[in-house]
Amino acid sequence: MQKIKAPDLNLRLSLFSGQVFDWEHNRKTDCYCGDLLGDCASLKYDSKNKALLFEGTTKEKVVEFFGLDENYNAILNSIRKADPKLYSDSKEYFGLRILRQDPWKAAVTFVCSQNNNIPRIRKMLGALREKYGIEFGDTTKSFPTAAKLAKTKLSDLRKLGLGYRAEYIHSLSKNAASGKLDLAKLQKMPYEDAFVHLVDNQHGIGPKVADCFLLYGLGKMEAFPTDVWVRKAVERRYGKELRDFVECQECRAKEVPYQFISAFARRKFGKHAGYAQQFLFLCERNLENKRRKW
DNA sequence: ACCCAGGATTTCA
DNA sequence: TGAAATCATGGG
Repeated sequence: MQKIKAPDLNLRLSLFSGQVFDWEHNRKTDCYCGDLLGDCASLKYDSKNKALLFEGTTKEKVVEFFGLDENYNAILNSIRKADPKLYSDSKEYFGLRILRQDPWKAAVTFVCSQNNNIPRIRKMLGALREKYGIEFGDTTKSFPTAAKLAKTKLSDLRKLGLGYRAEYIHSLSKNAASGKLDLAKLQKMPYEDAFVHLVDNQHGIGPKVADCFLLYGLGKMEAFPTDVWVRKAVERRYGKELRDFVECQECRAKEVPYQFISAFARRKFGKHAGYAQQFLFLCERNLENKRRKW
């Protein structure tokens, strides 16, 4: 196996924190196997030397996927300035990385994630892979391309247990194939513009899914995906601050609308809102249930 | 049988 | 506009 220095990486957390849903952990060897930017990779963390061992992929892709070229401590320090309490609460999650995933796969992944639970998200993505992917490991297959899914009939997609998300994935792949969904162009767009385009033009992509896609798939680190857990965390930790912010916007809704929460978070955490979100998410879920089987 | 799920869309007041 | 119903399916 090849080796790369990674002193501030927690492999298990990064792979099992609700960002990707197609990695396996081998308890006997403590190896993690999964799709790393299109490669069938095997990873293992050497905690004695604080190094990441890898095979089946390249050093460049490993660095890209885990964002190892980022200054991790600078991110944490930035969060500490914005909220010292969150910083100290997040210490047990040191080494968590926001993954830079394949854009197309991330889009499909988070469309699948809506109103869904993690075991079934894994199952659905596995079914897509198994049925329409290409062999690339001993037993696993690659994630199907947009072109492949665009050629697939909706009625066939429906057989995979995707539920009502089947038609979302169908239209998404058609759009990706035709250019109505231009991933490369989105990547170059500012966060706000890309967000609006996704929510307005892509059926099945609402604010939360758009932010997940922008954060995990397009590397827009200021995205702040707000699900029920993050919403709870924000209201519990920043209740008054948030209400003041919302009042300024002359908002009359009973529940703080999505855009206000994420705008609030971006004002507070700036370009590291995405990281803040991931820590908030883990802290809040940990409060509810110490044991999650991810 | 029941409730819920890292929501989004449609419908209704 | 803003709230409520609806969506398809399996995990717990």
